Amino acid sequence: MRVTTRPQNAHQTRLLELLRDGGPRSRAELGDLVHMSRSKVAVELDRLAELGLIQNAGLAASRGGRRSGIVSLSPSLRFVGIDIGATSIAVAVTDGELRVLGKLQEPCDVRQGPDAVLGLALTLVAKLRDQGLLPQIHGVGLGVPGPVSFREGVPVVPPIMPGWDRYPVREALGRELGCPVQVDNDVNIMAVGEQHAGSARSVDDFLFIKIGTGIGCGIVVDGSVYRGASGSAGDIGHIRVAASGPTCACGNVGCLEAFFSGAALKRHATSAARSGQSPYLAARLAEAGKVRVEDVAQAMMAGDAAAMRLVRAGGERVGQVLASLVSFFNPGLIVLGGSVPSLLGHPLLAEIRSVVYRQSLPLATGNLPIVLSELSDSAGVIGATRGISDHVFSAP
Amino acid sequence: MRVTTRPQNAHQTRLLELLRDGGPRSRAELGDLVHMSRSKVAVELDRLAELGLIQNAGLAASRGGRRSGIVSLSPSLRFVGIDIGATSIAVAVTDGELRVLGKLQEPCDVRQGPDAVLGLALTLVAKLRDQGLLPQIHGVGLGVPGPVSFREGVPVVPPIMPGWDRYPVREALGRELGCPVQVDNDVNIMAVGEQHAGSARSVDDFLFIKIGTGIGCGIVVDGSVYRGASGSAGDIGHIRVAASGPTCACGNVGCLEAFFSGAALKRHATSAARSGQSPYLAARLAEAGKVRVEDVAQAMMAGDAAAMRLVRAGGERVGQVLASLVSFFNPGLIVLGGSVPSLLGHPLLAEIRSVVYRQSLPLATGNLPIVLSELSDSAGVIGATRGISDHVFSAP
DNA sequence: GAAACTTCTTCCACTTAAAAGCAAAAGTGG
DNA sequence: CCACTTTTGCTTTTAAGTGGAAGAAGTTTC
Repeated sequence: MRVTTRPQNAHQTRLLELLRDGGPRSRAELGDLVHMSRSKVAVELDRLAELGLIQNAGLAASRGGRRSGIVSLSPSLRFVGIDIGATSIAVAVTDGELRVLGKLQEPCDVRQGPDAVLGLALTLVAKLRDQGLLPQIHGVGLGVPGPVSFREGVPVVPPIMPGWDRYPVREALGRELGCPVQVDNDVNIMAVGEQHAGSARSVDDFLFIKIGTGIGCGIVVDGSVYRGASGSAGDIGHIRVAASGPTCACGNVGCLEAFFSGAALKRHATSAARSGQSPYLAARLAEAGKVRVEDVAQAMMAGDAAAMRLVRAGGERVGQVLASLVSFFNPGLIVLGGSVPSLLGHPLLAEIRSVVYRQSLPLATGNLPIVLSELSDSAGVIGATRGISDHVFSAP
Repeated sequence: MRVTTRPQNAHQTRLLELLRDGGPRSRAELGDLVHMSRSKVAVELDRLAELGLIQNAGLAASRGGRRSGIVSLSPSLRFVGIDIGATSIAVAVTDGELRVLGKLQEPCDVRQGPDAVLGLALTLVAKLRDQGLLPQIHGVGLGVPGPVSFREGVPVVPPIMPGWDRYPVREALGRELGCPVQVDNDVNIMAVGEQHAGSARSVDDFLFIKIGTGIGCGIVVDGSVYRGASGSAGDIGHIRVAASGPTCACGNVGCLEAFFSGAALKRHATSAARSGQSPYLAARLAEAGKVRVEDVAQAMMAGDAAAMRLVRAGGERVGQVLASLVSFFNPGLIVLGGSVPSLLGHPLLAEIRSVVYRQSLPLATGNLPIVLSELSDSAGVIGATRGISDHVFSAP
């Protein structure tokens, strides 16, 4: 049963957004917030109730007179967020207020191609449905690790996603699940997640830096994601930071991503283990046959000098690029997310901060917080549902 | 006599903008363009005529029936654009359609402070008034070479403008001239100028790079200027492009501006002349006692290898920074303006293009024109009038 | 040169959206 | 139980805008 209940005008959109972001509210309060006459609010709320999007939910505490009726989003509203990373996939279900009701996460190589990966996504959705979490689906948001034509809902020449180029992701998923689907870049949806429920609440212009397998950046201008002329804005992993260096997957040399990212860090850590620079990492390598980012974090905590050097050097590279971006973009906030910052934490943050604050002009850095993601690995799925809910709550 | 005739609603704004950007039009055509019923268009046009902002201007050619009445912006509308650069000032008068009716330009050191510089600006305005070009002033747009709090109309900690910090420029000029005044960064107004009447017509997301005494960048997102969280967005002159190098005015080393800008180029050219690397430039130095950017351009034309090397090296530095910005921002167009590109022209452009196209990803560069400014030294004043006309044509 | 057809403008009745006002209902505190 | 508040549904008023009719002004056809 396809659900096609969308509001009919901007007022209704505004009311729905208030209920989504602020939770249930009294009718009187809503009237004050949207600057509409109470009669009008009542009319619009009635229509939304008819559409099944909201419902009455008891009475508010008295403000000295008659108690006001509380309205809330319909408790049966469900959004699905799917975050496809380079090496993992996460699927979450939220209610109308975008609270996560259930979440499944699995390793998954995006290079298996769209059929296999989207098939796995559908399997995970089915599992959540079996748990009784999905009486119906009002919308699905999906992030993929590469550039996307947002309008068409298809990936475009994604470097690390062979077989996905122009694959009709939105159409395929929409047909399969019978609901609106929105496809975006994975970094963009993480930025939206932080904006909705994380470190970037109430900031209109900010950058979200994801350091995972690769490096990417979500750009939020005036409260909404900036995608650029061809949908590839924020692709900072391939900014050149040195005249020479390892050859990157993109064919150039000196790319930021080749110096510091999950993949690069593992490589550097492995060679530090092999060369004997780091006894701690060498032990780990001997134990498990490989070195993970977690191992570098623990080595650092244990006081391993080589691990500390790796993190410092990487933080400096990232800091240099961020300093440039700060001069150019003058953001009001920078949020660091993805697996690497979430594992390495404050030592990495400190190094990045020190470089940015030193290299950019005081006017741009004077009031520039640089913080870690608050949502860590939920940012993507939450942002994805936020994106599709914006769509579903807007008038056609 | 203060003129306070602004439209009363968004429809009127839209009509005024159409008349400004498309010239006089028939009433019927306007009706089609704004998607309003003809009756409504007639009502709004009547009100605008009452306000003195538009007037009837004869009849259009017949489209097969009764001839439609043409309306045009009032021919007595006047906007003033003032472009204060680091070392020069330009003042222009335009009519309502932003055609330049008269322009005056003078050398002027911004470091003389606001009283002297704004005094000179007022003198130039008075001269234009004496020429009969200014029956009245409906608005003034002004650009200054430093960061500006757009909302307040004051410069904020501008590095090269001692004495201007938080000087109430908008208030002072508004009092003096009795009309609305808008204060912005000089690079931003040039970007707006190119967008209105130059290379960037009909492009919504682009970068305008100014290389003059310093280097700056105007950022246009979705058709309007992006200023950043504290008004300093686009300050790319102090992006670090090398680990070492000359100390910049900002206190750091390795700034782009210290490697390539009008000032840096003159310095490098002078030393090339002194060291005997360039006989051509040495001759000029001997003649005039100094080397100008024009001399470098001519040396290059004359086949002087040292001059060519200077331009190549500079182009490469700028290209490297632009390549980073292209990866990050994915613009639909880059426009190069300011005195240096306008003098050095295509050889510089070619070098910059080659670096950008080589270093950025194909998706971002695939459809990315990099072009020279079409307006050269008028971009600033035209953009300034465009900015203030947007304000004057909007409802209060 | 008159008739037939187009197109443009103005006027006016009609629809619709939204605000404003009113009175009943529901609640509080003394 | 009563005076006072607050909420809410209902009605009235106001404003904005649409669409059609009719007349004005041109063009084309015969």
